[in-house]
Amino acid sequence: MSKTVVIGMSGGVDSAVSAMLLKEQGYNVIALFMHNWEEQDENGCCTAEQDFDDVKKVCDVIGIPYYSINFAKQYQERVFSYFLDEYKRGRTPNPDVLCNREIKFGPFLQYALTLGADYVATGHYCGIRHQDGKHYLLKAKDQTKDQTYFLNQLSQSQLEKVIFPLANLEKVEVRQLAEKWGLVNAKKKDSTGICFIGERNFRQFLQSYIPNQPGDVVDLDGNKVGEHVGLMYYTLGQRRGLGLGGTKESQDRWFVVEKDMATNRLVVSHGDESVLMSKALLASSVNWIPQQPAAGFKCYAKFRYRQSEQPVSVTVLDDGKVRVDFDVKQRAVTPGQFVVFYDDEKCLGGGVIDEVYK
RNA sequence: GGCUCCUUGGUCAAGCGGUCAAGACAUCGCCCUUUCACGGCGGUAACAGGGGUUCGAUUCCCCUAGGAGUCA
Repeated sequence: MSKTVVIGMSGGVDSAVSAMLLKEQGYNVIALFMHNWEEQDENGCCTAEQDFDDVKKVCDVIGIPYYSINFAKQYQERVFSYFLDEYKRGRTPNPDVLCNREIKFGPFLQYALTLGADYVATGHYCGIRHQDGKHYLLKAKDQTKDQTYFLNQLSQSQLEKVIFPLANLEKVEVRQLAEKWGLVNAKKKDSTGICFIGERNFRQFLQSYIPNQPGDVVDLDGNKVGEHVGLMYYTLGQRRGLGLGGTKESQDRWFVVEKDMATNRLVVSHGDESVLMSKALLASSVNWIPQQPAAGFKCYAKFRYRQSEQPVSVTVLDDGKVRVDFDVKQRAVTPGQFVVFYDDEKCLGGGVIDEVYK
């Protein structure tokens, strides 16, 4: 009696190949497509429909049934509202981390179980090891595509029934397999932008949800050097979109150094990036995988997806929050983003950055 | 008011009779990327205006505007 796996299919190559791999491994595979965002994209197209179309084609080739489910309401309540709230507070959230915890491994997982799933799979590039009743989240073989960062908030119960078919495959191999199997999305471009929402002109997008509040842009000495369209459009370390050019003093790039919500001022630095460096941070909403290692320990950490791991010292505080001290000062560590911990191949979990210490 | 010096792309800033008029920052596009960013690679874009001198003027001279210094 083969086990049943419900796989989250997005319409992209990764989940398509994952489904085929599961099928080859003898599982009874069921595809489930999620539709979590009602709006059309900037070109007036409903990309979700096109994606579901690809899912249908792929599933027909593989020979598995497919279904579609709409979690737009849950997405709105549990991810998007948080996203907007964080921006209103002047922070820089990572909605996709929440999307995994609150949607893909939330309602989606629950729904899959009602379909009779023994396991749930996704096309994430990461590994998992179920051992002695514990569930370890592991980095993908393809280090350049590793997506454990986005899964740092998953609990043990969420990871319990998960399978990640792409754990030991390189992206190029995945595309080759898709090609070989004749899957229509073999050459489909990787999707980017916020998950389920897609690539957007970020300012325009945010502006339609949060009214902009223009204010002054000031340099490190407090001199006004320009005007900004609204603090929420900027994140620490950002340089594009400032519109500031060279001066007699310097022809270097300008960077956002601070968002002063109280005075609605954007503080920028001209060339000097030392002011962006920090030595430690305080994080909350900390999740440990599979459990908290110790009250204090050394490991590696990332402060933003797509950054290299950095050696750090972690101290778990009484209230469950965590203080992280960096061996080497880090640039533009930003409140709202997640710190994610790593120990060799294991992802130890992570938390939301609340404060940063210079 | 007299004398002197400035005026180059959005912002800085090279040039010093013959250049497709540098470069940086900004901006735009592409790449990277399931967040926002960073980053990489390209593109668009200028000689304040008008007269001369010269085979040839951004470069020399003279006016007209705008700025700096200086002398009563």
